Amino acid sequence: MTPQLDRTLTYRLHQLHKLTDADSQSAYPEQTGLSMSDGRCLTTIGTFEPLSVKELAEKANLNKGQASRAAQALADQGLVLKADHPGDGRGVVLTLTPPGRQVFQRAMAMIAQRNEQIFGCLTAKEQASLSALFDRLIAHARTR
Amino acid sequence: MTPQLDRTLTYRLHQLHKLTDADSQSAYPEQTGLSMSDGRCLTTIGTFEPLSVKELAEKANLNKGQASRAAQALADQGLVLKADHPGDGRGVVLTLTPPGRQVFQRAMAMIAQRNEQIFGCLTAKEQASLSALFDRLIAHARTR
DNA sequence: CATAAATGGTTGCGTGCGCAACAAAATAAA
DNA sequence: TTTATTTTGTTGCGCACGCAACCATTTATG
Repeated sequence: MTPQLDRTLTYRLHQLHKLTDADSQSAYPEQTGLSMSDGRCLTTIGTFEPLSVKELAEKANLNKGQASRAAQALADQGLVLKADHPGDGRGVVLTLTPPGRQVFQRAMAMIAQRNEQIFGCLTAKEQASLSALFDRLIAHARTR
Repeated sequence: MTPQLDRTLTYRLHQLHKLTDADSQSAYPEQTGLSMSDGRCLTTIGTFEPLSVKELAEKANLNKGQASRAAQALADQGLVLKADHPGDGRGVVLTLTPPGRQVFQRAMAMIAQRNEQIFGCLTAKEQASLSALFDRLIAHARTR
């Protein structure tokens, strides 16, 4: 039996993502001076540093080509330090520079604010259960 | 206070969407012969027909440029009928053709299957509560 | 040791997407 | 009626993204 399209969870997941992403697209440049993808890479590096390009790609949900370019762009702006990996001539080690850390703070504040704008309409309990569901869905999606 | 990035709901919403979208990108062509965006437009028309281009854009979460091109592509393939709106020389009326309806059936079966693959790891009760939360979040996001 | 396979990162290319300018038609205003 | 404004759909353009080919280095294999 096929459900109505607009009652499927996939349809509404897509819908919710589109709605929220569109706003983020403008919020990132306004608050941080970075594009959304560069901004997401910066916050990912700040959260998980030190990071390789490959790890950055995984954590920030993009392919390594994009991760490589974003890392380069952030390094060019002096926000990220791209150092040679000691002991592996191929690898790089990505960390935030002091200026990068400042932008990181602003970006995280913005994310917290957007998080509140989007999910603040739910009670704390509802947010917690949504959080738990997300974790399980992500873990499940990763295993395929 | 700024939460850890990977504990924010926005981060995980984005993550979940990316994970599921990547699979859909291949599932649509395989099961329906259509690109993901064309396929989504077809199912949207099938669900809500008759539809104008503008309504299609709203329901399928894309801009009107994209909606216009997708409608044209589907019409070229004989899956969608693009008729003049009676009484308004600008508007068009989008409906499925009989062949379009067949592809619609296959696409909806595929969507139901993907819905199960992704959300099947949750109990029926959990799915229902996630569903309710999505509805509220979408309604809230629309009002900004 | 030599050579093959695998890994990490960069770059080029095609495509999909959003935005904004545009044309056509309907509606409002004067 | 004429003109201005709004609405509907189409089209052009630039950018970001994903994919795949590629180079360099490391690890595995004969």
